[in-house]
Parts: sequence; C-alpha cells; structure tokens
Amino acid sequence: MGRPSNTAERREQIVEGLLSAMSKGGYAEASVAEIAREAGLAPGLVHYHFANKQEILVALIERLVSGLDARVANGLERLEREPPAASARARLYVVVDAHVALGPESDPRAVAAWVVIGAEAVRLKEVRGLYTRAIQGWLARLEGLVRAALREEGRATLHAKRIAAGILSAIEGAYLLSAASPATLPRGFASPMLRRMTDGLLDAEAAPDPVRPRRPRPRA
Amino acid sequence: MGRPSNTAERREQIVEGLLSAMSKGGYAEASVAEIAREAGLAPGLVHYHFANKQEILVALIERLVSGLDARVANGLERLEREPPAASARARLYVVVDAHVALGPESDPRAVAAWVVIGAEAVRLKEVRGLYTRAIQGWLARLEGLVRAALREEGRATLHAKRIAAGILSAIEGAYLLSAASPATLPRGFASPMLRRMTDGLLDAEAAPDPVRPRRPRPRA
Amino acid sequence: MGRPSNTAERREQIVEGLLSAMSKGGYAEASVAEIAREAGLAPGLVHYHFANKQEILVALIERLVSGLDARVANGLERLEREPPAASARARLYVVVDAHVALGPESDPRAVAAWVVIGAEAVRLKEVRGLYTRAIQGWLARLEGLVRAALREEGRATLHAKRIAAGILSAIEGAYLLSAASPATLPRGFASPMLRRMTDGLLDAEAAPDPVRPRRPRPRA
Amino acid sequence: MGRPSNTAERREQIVEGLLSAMSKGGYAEASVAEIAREAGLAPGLVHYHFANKQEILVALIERLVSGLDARVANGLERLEREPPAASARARLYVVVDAHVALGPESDPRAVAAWVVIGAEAVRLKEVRGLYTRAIQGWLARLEGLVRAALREEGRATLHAKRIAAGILSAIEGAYLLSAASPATLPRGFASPMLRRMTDGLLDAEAAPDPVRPRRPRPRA
DNA sequence: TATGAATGAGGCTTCATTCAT
DNA sequence: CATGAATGAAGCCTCATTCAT
Repeated sequence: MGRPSNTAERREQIVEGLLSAMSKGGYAEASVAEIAREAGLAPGLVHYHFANKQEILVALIERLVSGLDARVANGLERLEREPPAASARARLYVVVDAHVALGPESDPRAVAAWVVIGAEAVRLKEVRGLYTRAIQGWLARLEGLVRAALREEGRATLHAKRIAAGILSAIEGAYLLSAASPATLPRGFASPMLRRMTDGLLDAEAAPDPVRPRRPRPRA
Repeated sequence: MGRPSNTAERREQIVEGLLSAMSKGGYAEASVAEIAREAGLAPGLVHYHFANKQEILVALIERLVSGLDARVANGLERLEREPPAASARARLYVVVDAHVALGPESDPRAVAAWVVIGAEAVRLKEVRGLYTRAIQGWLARLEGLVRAALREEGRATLHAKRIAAGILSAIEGAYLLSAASPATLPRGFASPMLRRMTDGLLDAEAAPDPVRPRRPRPRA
Repeated sequence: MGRPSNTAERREQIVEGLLSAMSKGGYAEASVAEIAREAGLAPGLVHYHFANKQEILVALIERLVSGLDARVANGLERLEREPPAASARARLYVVVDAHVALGPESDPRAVAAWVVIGAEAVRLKEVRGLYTRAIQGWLARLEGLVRAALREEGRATLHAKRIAAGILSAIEGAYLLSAASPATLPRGFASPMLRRMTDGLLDAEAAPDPVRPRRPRPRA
Repeated sequence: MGRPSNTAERREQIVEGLLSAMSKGGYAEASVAEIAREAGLAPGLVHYHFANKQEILVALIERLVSGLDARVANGLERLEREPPAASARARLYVVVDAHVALGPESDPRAVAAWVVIGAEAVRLKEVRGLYTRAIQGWLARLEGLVRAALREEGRATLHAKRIAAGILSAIEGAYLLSAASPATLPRGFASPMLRRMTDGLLDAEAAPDPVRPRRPRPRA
C-alpha cells in the first residue's frame, strides 16, 4: 500500500535540473533553488531525494559517463553486426566518434557541464575520483584499441599508451574550447580532425615493411 | 612629499594570491579573505587595489596569457639566433613546446588555474571574452605556422585551420587532464605526443610528389 | 498538502520592523539585522520575503500612502453621510485634518519615517517616484477642493493650484518640524493653524461682492 | 616660521565637498572619500582637519544657518536704510523672503542638504540639537515680528506663536517638496504663496475696529 | 512525498578611521 | 600639512540545509 515510489523519476528530474543550471552558470552558481526551478519542483524536495548538493553532482557525473559508455557500446555493437569483421582501426574510429557525439557535435549543455565538472575535479575529492575513474576507463579502452590496431597492422605497439592519451587529450580539449570559447572553432571540425590525428599517430609508428608501399588503410 | 604608490606591487601580490587559492579550490572557493591570506595582506586591502573579485581574475588571466606569449616569443627568438634558418615546422615545434611548458610540464598551479578559468568562461561574459581572445590569438599563430610549414614542404594548405585547431585542442586537453585527473597521464608525455601528432597532421596532407620518398623532416 | 503561505503576514511584520527601526535611526541606520530584530524574525528571513532592503522601503511607502488615503476617504464618507450637504470648504477641512492625523497629531513613528522617506527621495530614484506620485495625488485632490470651494463662494479660481501647494507645504513642513525638532512646536498646533491658513488663503481671493460684508463661512 | 595655516580654507573646501556629496546622495552615501573627491583633496586630509565625519556635518549646518541669518540681517538692514520707517509686516515679508531665497528659489544643493539634515536630526542627537536651535531661533524671530505687526495694526496677539509656527512650517515644507519631488511645484511659487499666507494669518486675527474698513496693508 | 518557510553561516563589498612616509 | 595605503568592523545578500505542516 502507499503510493508507488517515484524517487527514480524525481532524481532524474533533479539531475537534469542541475545539468541545465550548471551549463549556464557553473556549479557554485547553480543554487539548490535554481536546480529546483529548472526541474519544476519545490525547493524542499531536492533534499528529500538527495542528501546534499554534491550528491546531485555525483549523480550527474555518473549519468554523463554511463550515457557516453552506452553510446560507445552501441556504436561498437552496430559495427559488429555488419558482415565483414571490422578492423581495430575501424573500431577505434567508432569509439572516438562516440566521444565526440556526446561532445562538440551534440548537446552543448552536456559539454559545458562536463567542462565545469573538470574544474570541480580540481577541488572536490569525490568528483576528482569519479572524473579520474572515467578518464582512466576511456584511456584504457582507447589504449586497447590502439594496441590492437597497431598489432593488426604489424606495427610496434610501444607507444600505444601515449597515443591513446593524445587522442583523449584532443577530445577533451575540443570539449573545453567549444564550451569556453563558442563559435571560435569551426562547427563539426572535431570528428574529421580527430580521425586525421588518429591516423597520423598510428601511421607514425614503425611500419612492418618499409619496402612495400604502405598497406592501405581499412575501411572506416 | 606624500606616500609613494605601491599599487603595482600589491596588485601583483593579490593576483598571486588568487592563483594560489584558485589552483586549490576553484574560483568560487577562493574567497577574498582566502586570497588576502595567501597574499599576506589584510582583507580590506584587496578592495583598495581591485574594485571587485572579478577584476582580480581578469588580471590573472592577463598575466597567464601574456606570460605564455612572452615564453613563445622567447623561444622563437632563441631559435632565430642560431645560424641555419629554421624551418616553419621547427618554429611550430617551438611554439607548441612553449605552450606545454606553461602547462603540464611545468607550474601545476597555473595549469589548474587555467582549467578553472576555462570553466568560468562558461558563465562570466568578461572572462569568456578574454579567454576567447587568447584562444583565437593562439589559433591564428598556430595556423600561420602550419600554413607556412605546409607551403614550405610543397603541400596543400587547405586544412591549415583545422590542423591548428587540432593541435590547440590537444594542448588544452592535456592541461585539463593533468589538472583534473593528476597522475593519470604519464609525466612528460605531452611534448613528444604533441610533436608526433603535429607531424601526423602535417604529413597527412597531400605530399608534393608521390614518386620520390617523403622529404626528410627538417631538424627539430 | 504542503505548507500554507504566510508571506503577506510576514511582509507586514517586516515592513512594521522597518517603520520602527527607521523612525529611530533613519534608513541607512536601519540595518536588515535591526529590522529583523524589531520584527522578531531571523535575519535571513527578511530576504526570503523581500528581494532587497529597498523593496521593504517601497512597501512601507505604499503602506503609509494608502493608509492616509484610506483615512481621507473615510473622513469624506462620514461627512457625506450627515444630512446637510457639506460645502467644499468643509470637505477641504476634512482632508487637511486627515493629513494631520497621520502626522504630528498622531503616530510619531510614521511622521518620522515619512520625513526620512522625503530625504531618501533625494537620492533613490524609485523612492522619488513614489514620493512624487503621492505628493502629486494629494496636490491634485487639494486643488480640486480649493477650486470647488472658491467657485462655491463665487470667488476667482485663478490661484487654486498655488493655494493647494501652500497648504500641502505647510502640512509637510509641520511633519518635518515635529519629527526633526520635537517639542519645539506646541502640541496640537497643526490642525487649527492649518485651518486658519486655509481660510486666509481662500478669503484672500477676489470676493464676489465687495460691498456687502464677507459672506459667512460655512460650517466646518 | 612654518608656512601660514590654511586650515580655515581647507575646512571650507571640505564642508563644501560634503554639501555637494550630500545633496546628491544623502549623508550616509557621502563617504569621506567622496567628500574628498568633491573637494579636490586627498582622502587622508579630511581627518586632519576634522576629527570625524559628523564634525563636517556640524560645520555644514552652522554654515547654512549662519548664511541664512546673514541674509536675513542683510535684508532687514537694507529695509531700514530707506527713509519711511518700515512697518513690522514689511519686515516680516523681508524675513520670509530671505528664508525662501536660501530655499526653493535658489541653491538647490543647499535645499537638498537641508532636507537631508532634517532627516539626520531624527537620529543624531547633536544634529537634532543644532537643528532645533536653528528652528527655535527662526521661530522666535518670526514670532517677534508677527507680534509686532499685530500690535502695530491693533490686533490681538494671542496667536502670534501659532502664526509663526505656521509660516515656518510652510517654509520648511516648501524646501522639502522642492527637494524630494522636484518639478512638482511651480517654480517661484513659494514667495507669493507665503506672502498670501502670511497676510491671511495676520488678517484673520481680531481686527481693532469692526466698524471702520480694514486698515490698508502697509507697503510690501 | 511535497511544500515552502526558517535558520544561520559566510561571502563580497564599503568605509570611517589610522598611520607610515 | 599632505598623501595614499592599511585596517577591521559591519552591512547586504545568498544559500545549503532543516523543519513544520
């Protein structure tokens, strides 16, 4: 008896409210009252569903990260469904594009929020932990794919970690610039730029056989 | 007669105080009292030398930007002093290294502060203006060098702007990751990674003559 | 469900708190903390019900003005209820007395506050606007009655506006003196003095027929 | 030895600075720094010549009062110099006009300042004392002239005090309205209005001989 | 669960006053 | 006398959090 709990829904609303508020005014500026207003709820309700403001931020980070991870998984799955087995490089492209799709190419609120979260990671231990875990997860996945691609193409894998770090830096940097300095970078520049950059980093690794012309790149 | 002004000195102290405070706790957390404490001054004095807190931030941004610009000019000058005329690509390396030297490779306070400033640019109009101006200036300089390098090497210059944007994204992204997720990226990874990335982006442009082997890269 | 609003009540309390505080120490001296103390509320609550201190002042002005207007309306109504139709001069007496009743003859807090408000009108645009509107309203009403009285008595109405301005000046001046220099003027002097003054100003206008003795003044 | 003191001059400058500042923003708003700026002096100098801010206000009040008194003395003196001995009523006119000349008809800064001083008298004991002394002095002088006029004209002097209070109220009220609600009263209305009012109040007193026509009023 | 008032700490800013030069 | 920096108290306002209804 009693009415069915709607906590999950309310939490979702509140997290969404923080996303909106934060993308406009940063975390400190996003007062609980403002979050409630964006969420269309009464102020007092926020602390019924969250113990404190930071918990909402944590939930938002988790939502953004898992949203991205889902998008990546989705992309990879779709790739695998099509007959010719995809090369590692192709899988890498897909992952990078999934990152960018969360980013400059899509929801500006999420991008701005993610940048603000990066700044909050500088000061809040818990946020830094979550942020680092996300970054490290992405880095590991990228590194795995880079390593696989290099191996597939018969190249040295010595710099796989650095290459992955470079790619992730460029992705995060593109977020930052598009949020903090909008209209400065050409719209839609990120995806082709990142592919070019990925190719450059991979192709710079010691090729398998210097005599024969470079092996053609696999389909994207 | 009268008392000699020491405003310049005091302002410098206060800006330094903000830098310290902000690199620890972000801008909102850096209270005026905290800034004064870091600067070793009485709280009231801060507002004698600055009209408000935002003005201190503005002064800090200007200091960081002009510090970097000076470093870049310095590096280029040193390069020009040595006999063999430097190639554009070599000049590009120098500029990128100068950016990184402000960054992950050096003063962590400044890096953290710059990341926080990026987040503040999301919400403060004046900060956004300064941030954008800095980014656009750096972008233009990078683009000029990229274009020069491509031209020198007989390549197409069509993508010069995108290449510059890619390099700058990677630089800013490296700042962000090193500040928000310290110890995640290998120390000292940024400089070689960026060089590799730069080379990859440049070399991917249509080469002058596909028959002959690629022209050797100029000295770094 | 939920909590019933008590804003109206609280606002009233706070306005009352400002009235008390201001009548003692002026507007600048009436700190928000002091207002809250006078109202018996927590300091933070003041800004829950009013956006800022000036808004409380605005509310107080509105209350004083509408209180006076109600008193005037009341007095006129009572006059009209009695059988013999009242002369315009009698109505004028009633209005002037209603002004004085808010003033020197009654609540000293309100008088002091009104004087302080006059001084604040010198510097605060919004206050000046409200003050001016009140003054102009009263002036218009007085002028209308003066004109009616003159016409009823067959006199020239040329100076109606000036006469009204004179009466209002004397009223406001009586407030000022009784608040700023208490115990200097004889208690209760204002009402008879103003009636005498009103009569003097009206009777000085060109009489209908210089031959016959002055027409007797209508009942008060 | 030593340079000649210029204290008097500096004090005058500072008082003038307060007059300017106060007529714009009231007493609380007139910061010492602002006063110094208006006076063209260094902030620190203010407290060399005045122990504290209130002392400047006191000096300003004294200056305004003695300025008015001088103007009154001047007017009376000029009146006495002309052959036909002036009537008391004529002297009364002169005094009232001298008041108004400080007021609405002349320097608006002084009028605004005087109104603000009236409000400060509500809260500052010393100011209230000075204000009251000035008011009482003026009241006494007016009462004396009113009494003389009534006696000269053979009327009852019973209400002399009230009449004087009425006249002074109207004068101060005209100041108040012209400062707090500028452009509401017709420019230059005060002087004729006050004369009319004075006449009305005097003429209303029991005339010497109801049979004979009213004795003509003496020259203005 | 929901509402909206209540609390009190803390932040930015102003400013009278003091003081070194 | 003059200058302008220095000090510290207070004021207004914001806000996370709590709580009565």
